[in-house]
Amino acid sequence: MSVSSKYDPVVTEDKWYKFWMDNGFFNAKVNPDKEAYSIVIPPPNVTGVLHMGHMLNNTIQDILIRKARMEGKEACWVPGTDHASIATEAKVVKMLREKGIKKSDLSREEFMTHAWEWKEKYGGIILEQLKKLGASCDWDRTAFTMDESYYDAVIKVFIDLFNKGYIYRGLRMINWDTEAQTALSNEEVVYKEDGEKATLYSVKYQIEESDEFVTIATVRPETILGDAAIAVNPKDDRYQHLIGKKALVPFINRSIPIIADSYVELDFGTGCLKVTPAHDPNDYEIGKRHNLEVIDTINLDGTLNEKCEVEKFVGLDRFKVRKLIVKDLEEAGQLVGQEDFITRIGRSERTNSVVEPKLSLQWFIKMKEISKTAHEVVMNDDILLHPDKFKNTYNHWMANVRDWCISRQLWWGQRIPAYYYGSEEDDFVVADNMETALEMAKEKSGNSNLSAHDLKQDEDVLDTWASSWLFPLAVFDGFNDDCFDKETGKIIPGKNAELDYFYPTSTLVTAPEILFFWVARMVIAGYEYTDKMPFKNVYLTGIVRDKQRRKMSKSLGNSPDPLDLIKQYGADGVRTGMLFSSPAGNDLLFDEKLVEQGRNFSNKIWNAFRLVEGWEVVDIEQPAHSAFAYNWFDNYFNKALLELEDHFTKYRMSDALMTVYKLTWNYFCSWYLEWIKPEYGQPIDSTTYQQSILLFEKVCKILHPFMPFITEEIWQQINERNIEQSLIIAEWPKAEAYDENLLKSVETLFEITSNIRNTRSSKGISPNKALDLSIKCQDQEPIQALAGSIKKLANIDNLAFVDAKPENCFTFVVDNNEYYLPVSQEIDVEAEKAKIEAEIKYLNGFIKAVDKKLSNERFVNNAPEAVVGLEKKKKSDAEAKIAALTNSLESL
RNA sequence: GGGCGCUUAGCUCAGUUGGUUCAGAGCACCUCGUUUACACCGAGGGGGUCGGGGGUUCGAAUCCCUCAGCGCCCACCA
Repeated sequence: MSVSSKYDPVVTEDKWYKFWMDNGFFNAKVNPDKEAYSIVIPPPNVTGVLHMGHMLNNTIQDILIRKARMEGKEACWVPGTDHASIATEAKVVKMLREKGIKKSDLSREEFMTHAWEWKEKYGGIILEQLKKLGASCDWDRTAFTMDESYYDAVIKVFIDLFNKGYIYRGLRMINWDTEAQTALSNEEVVYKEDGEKATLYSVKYQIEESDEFVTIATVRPETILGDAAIAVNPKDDRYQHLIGKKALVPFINRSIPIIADSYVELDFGTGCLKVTPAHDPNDYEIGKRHNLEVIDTINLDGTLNEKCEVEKFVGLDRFKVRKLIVKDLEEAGQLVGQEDFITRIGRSERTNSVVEPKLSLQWFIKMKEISKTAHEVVMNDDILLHPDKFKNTYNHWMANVRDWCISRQLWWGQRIPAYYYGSEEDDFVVADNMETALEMAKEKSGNSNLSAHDLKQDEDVLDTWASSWLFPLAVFDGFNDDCFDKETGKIIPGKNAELDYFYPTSTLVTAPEILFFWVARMVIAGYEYTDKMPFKNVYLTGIVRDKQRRKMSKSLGNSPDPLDLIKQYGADGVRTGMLFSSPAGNDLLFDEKLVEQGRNFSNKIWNAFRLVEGWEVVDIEQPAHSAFAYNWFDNYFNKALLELEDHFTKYRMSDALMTVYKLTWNYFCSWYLEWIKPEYGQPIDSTTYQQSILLFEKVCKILHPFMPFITEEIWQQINERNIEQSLIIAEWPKAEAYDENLLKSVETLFEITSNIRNTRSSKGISPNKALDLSIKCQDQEPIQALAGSIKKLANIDNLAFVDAKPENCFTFVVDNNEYYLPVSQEIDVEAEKAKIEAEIKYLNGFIKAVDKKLSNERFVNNAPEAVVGLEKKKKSDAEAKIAALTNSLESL
């Protein structure tokens, strides 16, 4: 045989990917004759590289889309990338710094030029990598969240939501990165796992017009100068007499009230809390409750400003001030203690600098009302989450949804379309261009003399999620001027054929980590703009971890390079390897052994192909056992197909793969092919050959979504094909009814075969040595039908029906019939006896247990008739088997 | 601190409304085998009483309570 016994993926994969691309099989278009099936990719960061999480995620999407394509649907998988404003800008800034260019020396326009250059050069590498995996995306549709039309869509939506009253500008306590000088979302703030060491200082404040002091504890003494109150718990007996009095801020002797607020813990520290509304989120809330002054003493760069009222601190960094102030407090005798303290300190994910809580004017989307429908549709299963345990998590978040801060102090992103014309907080207008803005500003201000020079556009850009939440709409150009009605803020049906056809999309496959950031928000946007869901099903993958359950990460270096894996094991091997152990929503413990198993599976399929392909085909009569085998596998295939479809509808991808895996390896290769395989050197009859090709093709079809490359290779070799007959667009088999009785009788055949093999194995009889088989049974007919197959599968020479046990033979019982294997060797009668006696003993115990049930009146009276009947049958079956065994025991 | 979930063979997981021999699968492991597609293989085999305890029931891996361990989400003590 000329073909290698090892399957080599390298030679086939690029060939078939190019073939599929060249023939446009991945492209989808509006086609009223077909049902649409669409998926939008969770757009990876444009500067990202493929990691194991992407591999899993995109393998699943590709399986779904390929299956849909074969089912005759118009399968559309839209790829794309996300501009990832913070991550990308950080990378560009770093690149510039390495070149000796500081961001602060560049104008906005200059910086953007550099950023676009960077994007053109490095962006989209990840999409090229996806091709190696076999991803059958419609590449002509590749979207980018900063594309011109996408950018427009984001701006339109901002203006629309502003006009609808959902967007407002407000003071909020945000996480401020003093180094990058930007607000950070909570997700961008990281905490060291075990906390960080800090010092907890105890400081005493004098009570006004008294020589009494009150002691508070703080880790941030530099914020003392911004204090607006001292708070105690209203139930705290120790301080009742102080409530309502005033205390003096050290050094500056500003008088601040002592208030009661239940936020204060009785048993933490001294029970007294200094309240600094400008620099702590909780304090800010307390401040709001008690109408306290907000004294913002820290500048954007982390230095103190004149509001601190201590001249020597102004302009110094907050951490320097901390040291100085501690010294001063000590000298003033107001520092009454300090101790080491482990606390969680928020740091910027990008710059690692300590995050300052800061009050700042930011843009927000009011979430409560706009998210109502999105909440309901998941709760009432209009949109299905897989697995559904995430419904709880979703519910919890949506029920407690907070307003979404959408402004980011960055340049790389969609610039907020707000224009300021005055110094008051409300002196701005929102418009998509300067001309309109000017008109609006003139009207709003009543000043018709305003000119473009008086208008200043907001410097901030929008949060990346505020663009990616439109993905399923924007990739089909849902906000173009023809279909998006600015008056109503709705996308009008019938004006955008692509959107009407492909939206709502079918399934979204993504990670649970972004259930809220992305998934929930897409649902919100979907209902806001189309009154429709963006997708029907959401499949949530797990996190890919290493064997020790550690998250795969660059810093740990525990993530294999996906492209290396593909090179080594083949894309098909990697795809199946990833899927062998990844139930939805469960973490995937990646082990290279899994990918090895995937490769082995490829090899197994390849060798089955080599076997079939190597046969010499002649026009002779088909043996009965081959016809029987064909009939059986065809029926079994339908049973497996039904199981497969069930797994697919429930999004059990691992189980689906396992069904196909076992069908192929155990049933097609181990049983079917061994069954019909001609004797060595013998040709095969043409009927069996044709039938086997047919079955192999069916197996290839259902394997194809999982293993596209090897199956297309075999498909194209096993028969002459033209382009339209390629496997990628071949018709998915339809599950048909199967003959349960046939499958059952073959189960018996397999059991007999196993018994014979087992006897050989345990008695040291070679599988090559043909044996004779005698059978003693009531009804010969059903076994007669299996005779030829038994001979073939178990290497039996002569098969005879007998009335009594022959001399010198091994015995086994299947379905109460006795089977004898006469051998020339000496039989160890005692060992045989012991074996049978053990079996009888087990059965007697079994009957005893069943009898116990049946003699229990309450069981017989309460259990359903069917259950009682089954118990009775179990008993009679066991009794019959004992009879058969006893019989053979006696004849020993 | 609040909420949710998990605990079944060495490992990763199935187990639908409590009831067929229901205790399963894949991998790993053990034995035998260089057979004629494949040693990236074949044939055979061992292995768990379903985290512990209690309860409901004729009957519990499956329902309830409780204890222990683990994980996730949200909030977060100055």
